[in-house]
Amino acid sequence: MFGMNDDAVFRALADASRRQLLDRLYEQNGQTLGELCQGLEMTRQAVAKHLAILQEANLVSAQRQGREKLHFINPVPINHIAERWINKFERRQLSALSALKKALEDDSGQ
Amino acid sequence: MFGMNDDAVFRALADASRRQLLDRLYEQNGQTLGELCQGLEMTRQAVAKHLAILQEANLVSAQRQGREKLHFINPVPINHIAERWINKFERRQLSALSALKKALEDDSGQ
DNA sequence: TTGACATGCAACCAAATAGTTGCCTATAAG
DNA sequence: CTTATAGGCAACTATTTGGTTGCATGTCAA
Repeated sequence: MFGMNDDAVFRALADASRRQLLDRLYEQNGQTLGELCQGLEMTRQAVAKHLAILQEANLVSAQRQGREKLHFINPVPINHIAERWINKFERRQLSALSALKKALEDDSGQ
Repeated sequence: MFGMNDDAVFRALADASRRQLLDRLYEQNGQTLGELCQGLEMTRQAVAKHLAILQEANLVSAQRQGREKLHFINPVPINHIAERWINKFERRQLSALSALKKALEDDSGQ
């Protein structure tokens, strides 16, 4: 459908710096490369490479505006692997979880 | 608490062979190294290394039984990153998701 | 137009990764 | 006891990865 390459997404998420960049974009979307560099102990070029990898995985999209480049987070691929892959392993726990919830509600009178 | 090292989990999940091993253990838990090797185009040693990485990330536990070693999947770390990390990015989508679906239905393509 | 600023591009480097081969150890079976 | 089977360990290799430096390009502002 889109660039739904699970492998690229998993590989992109494997690096702590890239997850941090996603966290930052989550806090404030649409940041420039320069802004995303601030406070990180990396060169601008390194950050640019990480952002390129995130873009290849479709986790980030960018658009140039004048001499700046704005970066936007795209949660769709994360949602996709959550649905197609992660939930599968959670399912086993879900039944236990709902039982627990119910037990807590019943017990505390909500 | 446990070996709740998010980074190790993400890195372990980054490799397609390791995800395949998890899939296989999900289908049938408690397999031996030899069983897990079958059908894979890798040496036994390579598979053993992957399993070691999965164990370091606490995604798999193993126990020796006679001359065999049984491997068991542990869904807790996956659940953990789903709760602490992935759901965060999904939350934003929840409201946008229905709108997106509708948009895709109306205007399929881009 | 000139300079400062934001980003792009390419070559290079060290370390990590994924895989191999070769050999050793331990257990089960004949 | 001997042999086949299941796995462990270590050295080595090629490729990928994460990062750097240096320089080029494009755009805004004075």
